[in-house]
Amino acid sequence: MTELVTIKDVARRAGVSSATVSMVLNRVSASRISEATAERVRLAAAELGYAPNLLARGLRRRRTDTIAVLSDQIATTSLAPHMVRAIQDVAARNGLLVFMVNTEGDREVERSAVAALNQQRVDGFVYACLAHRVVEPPAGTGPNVVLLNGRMHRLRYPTVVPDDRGGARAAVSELLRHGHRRIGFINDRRNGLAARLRLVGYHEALSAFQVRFEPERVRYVLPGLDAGAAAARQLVEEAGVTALFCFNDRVAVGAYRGLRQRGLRVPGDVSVIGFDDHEFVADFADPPLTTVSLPHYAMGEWAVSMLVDLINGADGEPVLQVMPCEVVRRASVAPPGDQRYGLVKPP
Amino acid sequence: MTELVTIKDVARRAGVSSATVSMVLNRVSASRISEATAERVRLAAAELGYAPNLLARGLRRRRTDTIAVLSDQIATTSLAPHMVRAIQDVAARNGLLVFMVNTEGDREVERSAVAALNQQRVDGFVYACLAHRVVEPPAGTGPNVVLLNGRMHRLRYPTVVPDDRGGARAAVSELLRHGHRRIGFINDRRNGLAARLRLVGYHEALSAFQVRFEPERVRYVLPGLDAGAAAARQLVEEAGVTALFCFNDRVAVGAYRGLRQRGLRVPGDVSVIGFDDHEFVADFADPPLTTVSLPHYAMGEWAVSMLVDLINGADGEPVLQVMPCEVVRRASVAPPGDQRYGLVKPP
DNA sequence: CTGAAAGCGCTTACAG
DNA sequence: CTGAAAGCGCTTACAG
Repeated sequence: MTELVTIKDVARRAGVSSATVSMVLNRVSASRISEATAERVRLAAAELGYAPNLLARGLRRRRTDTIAVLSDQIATTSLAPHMVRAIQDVAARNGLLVFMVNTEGDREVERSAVAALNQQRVDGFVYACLAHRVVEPPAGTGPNVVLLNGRMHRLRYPTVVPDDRGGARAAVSELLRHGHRRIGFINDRRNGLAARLRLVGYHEALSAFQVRFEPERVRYVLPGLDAGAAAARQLVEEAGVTALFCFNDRVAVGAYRGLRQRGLRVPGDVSVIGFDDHEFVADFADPPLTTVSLPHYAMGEWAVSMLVDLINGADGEPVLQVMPCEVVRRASVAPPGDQRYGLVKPP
Repeated sequence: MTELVTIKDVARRAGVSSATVSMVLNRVSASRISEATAERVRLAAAELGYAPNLLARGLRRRRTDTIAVLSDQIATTSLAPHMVRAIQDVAARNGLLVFMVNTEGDREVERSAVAALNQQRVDGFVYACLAHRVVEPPAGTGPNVVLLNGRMHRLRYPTVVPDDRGGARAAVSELLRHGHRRIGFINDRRNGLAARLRLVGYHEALSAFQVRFEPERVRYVLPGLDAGAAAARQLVEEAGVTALFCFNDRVAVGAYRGLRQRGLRVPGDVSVIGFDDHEFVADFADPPLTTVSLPHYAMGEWAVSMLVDLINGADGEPVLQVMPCEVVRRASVAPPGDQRYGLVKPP
């Protein structure tokens, strides 16, 4: 780095004090500086290629125009790239630089990250989770915090989460509208927030169509390929379902596999809907998987916008923003026993 | 944020000067401070929960213990999560905080990001690319730069890239060892660094086994599902290949599809190898795809370690580190016409 | 062994 | 309309 030019250099060249330079460059309108002087200052600054030292400014202003994203793992998995992208976009648009730290959910790592970030005087925190769940953000963050894809037991910060319940309701309704009545649900046995909410959505859709809820049609698994395959086989054989709503796209791909092992075709024999709209999973499935998209971009956008508002002094009323989850229609849903699909994949 | 405690508060409570506090807390051994005084200072600091303001320290020390990761898109795609994780891990281990900015490859965005990061006085830059390619990092970064998964035309900074050539050679050798001699290669038609290097590896493997290179066995496509499917069909029908080496795992999944459309089974009729070891693509493929892994974690680790060395004054000799790419064996390779596989997926 | 002073590079009242 | 001064919170020679 060549020797950096400071505000003093600019002042000297423009023949004014550094206070004046600061004021014109920061457009402090309260101080009526003559246009001639201002012009001289701007010229000098441009000629010298002056750029203020943000450490000094931050030290003085007590505001750094930086934010921290604390996440359990979102930046290190393939699941939520759009969340990260949205955060970056909105931050850039607001002139904010972002510190990103992954804690892998470790409380101790979290604690020390918060300490370090505070010492850097970040203006605020986004606390982001990979999976929609109940969280307890670490202490010591100060008031400028927004929660992304996680919510506290008792709301304390502005929070944005996906509408898992509505998404599930939409997915199951999609199946019902195609004529299915015996609809299986392969849910997450860890029974987190997402699992519980999606179960509610499943219930709601059924009752809207006046279909009785049959407990044997829901199975709880540790989401994965093999578990999905096994659950799909059981639901078809033991509960006679004609359609499957799956906790996520990976389980759905597992279901595909289980069904194929039984010589059953998707969607000719059994329809399948997933959740997540997981890139390269849902769209790469064969047939391409109808699923429910998680509004990662919209959530990330909302979170940072809200944080910017907080930083700018908005009152931190702990609103809860629930972002809609939409059905993405591809090719894994058809009416039950639809013969048109009998020929798609010759046995 | 409650009123923050400064070094003066600690000094007052310990009955010493702030210089003394600074020295004991920073373990400046040159200054022989009595153990009694030091103990008093440490106690006072602990009691007050003192944590130095890093902006002030950075301003004074001209070193901030922060680094910047400038990437075209690595943090916003699902392709290289391990790269990000490695960066975070090594940074944390070295007490560094990391600014992450995605430029989407836009030169103007890059330029202004570098400016902002310089104003924040970051200690160094990692310039990271999603795909191994030739790059020209932006000017103005200063000397502490390392290149990750991209290399300059004429090496100027320490650089780490994957051994695409060796990876391709290993993949094709794997096929050759299984007895294949007519091996197709579906390459990337954009003909970037990776494509060219993998073609060399393909050549080398063939000649090591004394198999003639037949131009008609390599096809150039825009990597994607449909293109992969079409190329696979053509290579099988027109060039009679019994095995396919694919530019990436997504192309390989496309190839699966093309082969299936022709009633051909993997690996019973045709063996397939991909590249990337793309999570949820290679392992979720049916059958699970044998592929070549990209050493994302190792590359990220190397890059930040090297950057730390540079920051600590190592000479910035522009070494080029080539990280090995290994074959990940799954279930898509078998000897040509292997009948044991005839029954795996009944037609 | 420890303190007083200067200085990192800004911004912000305060004068005039 | 503009400058001199103080101060943000540290660290680093320099004295003694």
